[in-house]
Amino acid sequence: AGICERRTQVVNWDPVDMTVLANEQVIDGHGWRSGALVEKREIPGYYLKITAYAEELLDHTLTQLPGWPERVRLMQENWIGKSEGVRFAFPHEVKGADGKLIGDGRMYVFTTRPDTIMGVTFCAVAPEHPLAEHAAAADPRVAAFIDKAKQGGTTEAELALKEKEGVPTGLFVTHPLTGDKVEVWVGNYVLMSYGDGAVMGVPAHDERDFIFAKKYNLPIRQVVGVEGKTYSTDAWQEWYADKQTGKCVNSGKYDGLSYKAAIDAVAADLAAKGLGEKKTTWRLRDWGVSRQRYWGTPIPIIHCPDHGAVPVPEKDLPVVLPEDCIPDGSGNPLNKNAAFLNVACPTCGKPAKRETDTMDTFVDSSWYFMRYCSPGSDDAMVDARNDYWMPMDQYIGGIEHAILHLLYARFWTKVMRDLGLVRFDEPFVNLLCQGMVLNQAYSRKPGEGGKEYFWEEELDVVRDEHRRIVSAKLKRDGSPVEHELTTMSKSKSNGVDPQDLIEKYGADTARLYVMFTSPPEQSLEWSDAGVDGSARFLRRFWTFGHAWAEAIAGAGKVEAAALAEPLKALRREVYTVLRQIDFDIKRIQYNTVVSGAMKMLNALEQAPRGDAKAAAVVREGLSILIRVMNPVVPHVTHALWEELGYAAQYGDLLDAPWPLVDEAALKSDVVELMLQINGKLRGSISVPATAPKEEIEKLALAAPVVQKFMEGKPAKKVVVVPGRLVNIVV
RNA sequence: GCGAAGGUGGCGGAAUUGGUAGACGCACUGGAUUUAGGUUCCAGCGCCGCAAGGCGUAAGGGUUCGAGUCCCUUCUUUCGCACCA
Repeated sequence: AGICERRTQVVNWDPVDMTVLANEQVIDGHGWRSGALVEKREIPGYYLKITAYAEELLDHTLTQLPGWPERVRLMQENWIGKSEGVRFAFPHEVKGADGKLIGDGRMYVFTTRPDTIMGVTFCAVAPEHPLAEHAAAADPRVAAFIDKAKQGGTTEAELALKEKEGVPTGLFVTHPLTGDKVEVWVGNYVLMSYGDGAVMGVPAHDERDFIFAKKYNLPIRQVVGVEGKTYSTDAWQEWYADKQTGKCVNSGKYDGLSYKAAIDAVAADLAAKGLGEKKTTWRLRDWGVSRQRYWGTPIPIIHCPDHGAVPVPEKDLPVVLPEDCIPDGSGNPLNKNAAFLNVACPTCGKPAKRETDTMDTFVDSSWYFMRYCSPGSDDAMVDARNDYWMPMDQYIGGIEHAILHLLYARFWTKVMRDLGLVRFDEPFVNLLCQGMVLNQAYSRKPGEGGKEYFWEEELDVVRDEHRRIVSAKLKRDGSPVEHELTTMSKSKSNGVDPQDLIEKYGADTARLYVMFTSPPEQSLEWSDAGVDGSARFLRRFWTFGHAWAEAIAGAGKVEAAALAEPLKALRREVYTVLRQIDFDIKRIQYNTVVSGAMKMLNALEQAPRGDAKAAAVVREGLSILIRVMNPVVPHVTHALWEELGYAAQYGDLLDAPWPLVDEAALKSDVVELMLQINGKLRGSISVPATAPKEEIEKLALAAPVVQKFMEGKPAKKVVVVPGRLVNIVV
């Protein structure tokens, strides 16, 4: 479909990561991420043209994803990184060693502030820029600077803290509008990978340029003014860079123009000279999907000396990987597997080589969810069932997928749409990013190198009276270790094996604990004591059900009108909690769904034994409790439903309807109202539920507590909130 | 630096969105059962105070009969991005 291309792309390459992953020679397709990865290489491989969808991806991020968390939308927006401005050239006469003009005599830059072009007092290029390299050949100081700039720190933090430094090249370019000579500097803050690796320097209106100019005593020329404000080169101020309020000054024919008008005028003039035009720059780059590992999905291409890259014919698909490959640390083992490698060219039949790059795992994770909708379909990626089920109502995943997986899946969906395979733009209507599970990790730093982690079993941990960790020592030699709360990880020796939990408590306990301990979007701190608590609740639930089994079997329907107040109150509690649970499920707050279930059990446990009416109420309440807990603890509830005879009467629990709130059961004859004097809680009164406001006011004023606190003063104002409280202002 | 979300007991966290702050659970304390440990059950548990009462949702101010919730200022934590021209 023209969406995939075999070519090279300049990427940032992390030589360190390569050594870490000793068993595979990895060219990480995401290596173009700026940051820790510093070495730039031209990487050949297969690229998916996600940049062709940049505009639409951005547009849909802003308009079609209201069911996504704000922060994920923002991360995607920043990742796509749209930037509108003008790309233009500074002409020059600098010739290279070959006698030809470098860059055909044009040094291109990109700017989002073309309205400040008259304030250019210098230019800066990246250390890797051809002009910088040319200057380095003639001037050892420039060469030394470039060497230093290229070394530097490799982590993001070091890069950010690095001071902005530069060195003049002694080369000059011509300002495209004024014709002035402008000196070119090499700056360590200019990125070769963004735009053209060169920037115009407008110190008056760009904070970074301002600092740079002050440091090297370069001229600062104000070209934007705001009425009532005076420009001073002494210190940087926020408004210097403001686009909204300013107008051009000291800018010749552009004087008086606003930001937008100035951009149009400058762009038009540059275009008339053939030196520039408006341009949109993206941070997003094409997606390199080639991997030099053998276990990925094969790329179905055969390389023929005569016919180049030939697709594997459909009848020979899928290409199946050999199963006898053993990685030996010397690169992709497929390259040494003759049986896999040597094939005949599908076009001419002559000997040819199979492609040994495999696909990034993100490729298949970009549409696996659609494939689930078309199980067993042998002759298509997806069939009509996909149209029914997709787009997905609710996607749940970790925040670590906020950018790459979700962006790739959205891109893939749009490609499938353009191929006529699906009929929607976006795959995920609602997105929930669940939190991660945290646990204490214990470590020490044995001199140079990384941390050494220990399991808690290897340590003597001292805790205070509240069980908080005071200190920890290694059992075998008594040396102290540090502790920190962090994500569970194999490498940090702080993971909890689900299998151990299942063996000790059963799967339901583990589910209940995770659901109950924190809301889904928050991270969760692991606690063995908390798990015990969850097991305790399930045991009580189970014991309670069986203690009432016989009574329930003989119980009839609840006759609400015949119930005395304590049993009425019990039903009221059950249905009040059910209403709360319904509310919490809708807003995906499962921790309070569980606490609601605990309240329900607490209430039901108060029911008197040996009472037929109580048995009917318990039978009803327990049927509700079992059903609301079924999604959380499916095994325990399933067994209770069967053993208490609900299944025989109502059918399988999975088919049982969700319990409905009995509005009549929520009604109470009397309500308790809080009494406040001047907004302070002083007591409460019980009033008939039907009492009108005036009646409530009278009862409240007559209450002994109120009399006491009013001290005989008259009530200035009485606020009655029905069903809640009475506030008396004196 | 920019952006986003937070700050509530000893701890995890509730508070149906301006109306009883601390639900539910963990931990802890006392009691009962038990030969003992564990389990289970009962009671207590924000802080100060013998009590009456006072004070309490990061700090300060404001709106309101009433503020954890709304507004302003400050402090602070976590996460994301980070020389993007």
